[in-house]
Amino acid sequence: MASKLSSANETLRLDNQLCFALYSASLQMTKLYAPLLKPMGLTYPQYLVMLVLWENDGTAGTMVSQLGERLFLDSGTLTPLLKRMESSGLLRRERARDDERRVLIYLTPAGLSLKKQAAKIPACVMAAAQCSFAEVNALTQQMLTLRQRLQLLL
Amino acid sequence: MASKLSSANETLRLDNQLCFALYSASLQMTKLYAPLLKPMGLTYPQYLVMLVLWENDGTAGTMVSQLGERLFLDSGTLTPLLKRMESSGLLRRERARDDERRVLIYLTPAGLSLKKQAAKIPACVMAAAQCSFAEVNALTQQMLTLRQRLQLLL
DNA sequence: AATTTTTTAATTGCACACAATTTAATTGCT
DNA sequence: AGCAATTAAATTGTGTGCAATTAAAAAATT
Repeated sequence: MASKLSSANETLRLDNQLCFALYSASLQMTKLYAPLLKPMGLTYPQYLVMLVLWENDGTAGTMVSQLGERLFLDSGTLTPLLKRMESSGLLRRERARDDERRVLIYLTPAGLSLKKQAAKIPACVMAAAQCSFAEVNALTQQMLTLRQRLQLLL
Repeated sequence: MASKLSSANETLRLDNQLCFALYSASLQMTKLYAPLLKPMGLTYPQYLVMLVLWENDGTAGTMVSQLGERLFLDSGTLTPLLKRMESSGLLRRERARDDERRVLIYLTPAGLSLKKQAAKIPACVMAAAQCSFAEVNALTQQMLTLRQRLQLLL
């Protein structure tokens, strides 16, 4: 008749928590990226910003809010981060002339040229994870789906 | 003959990155927990500490380093976090008498009593994720495995 | 016993995350 | 035109994460 107790113990077991598995895997992933990104002068969140900017290359600048929508980060996170990236020479921040509220982000030649180096990174990570391309893709899709579902409730 | 370019573009696409899927899903999960934990006076990482302490209940205290091994966090993160939890009355920090290097963490009655409230949380999250128990368990195991594999390389 | 090495936390410094607020510019409305 | 509502970033304040260093205590070694 200790069913109440044992079920609480079981549901609250750390290793049964999806949230913790996700949390610790994500932090570990960040630690794996750090030494790969350091030679490029990038932190992990800065690398994510670069991924968006590389995708948008050729565009007439990327708004801070566009970065935010893509990365699910707000200006409180992005503004200081982008300032750091500007001072390290990877990008420029410029007020849009037609709408002074907006700040447009432009890659510098230095920032653009990092793309070639960065292209080697995903393969390193896949090797590290000891996963096949298919496995990585499947996991990625599941995570994106999970994020989307969690998003709906907020 | 643009295979070099397009493969770089493809491998660097944000939505193809397992790391980003993981990162954004984890942050979203934290945002989902925040309002559930707020009534208990807990942040998300503090909740993880509580999970370990609840598991260890009945033990003669939990070392900071034990918390660190379980949660994959170091003293630089845990020491200030535990001090905040102590000042909010959830736990006590006490030097071990037989080895003054160690700091032992003890739940207060207030901290212990939160367990009952917390037991309701995992169900809320599962409902939010719109996943079956089996789906959640499968994902959790995959994440734990991934974390373990990534860990080996450091 | 005295010295070196190891162990355990704490500290320092930097970079996120994010809620909440503020500032400035534009749009909508009358 | 004038004013309220909206939008876009920036700012403020708190709480992580983590590398690197420091400090103190215990264990190992000579």
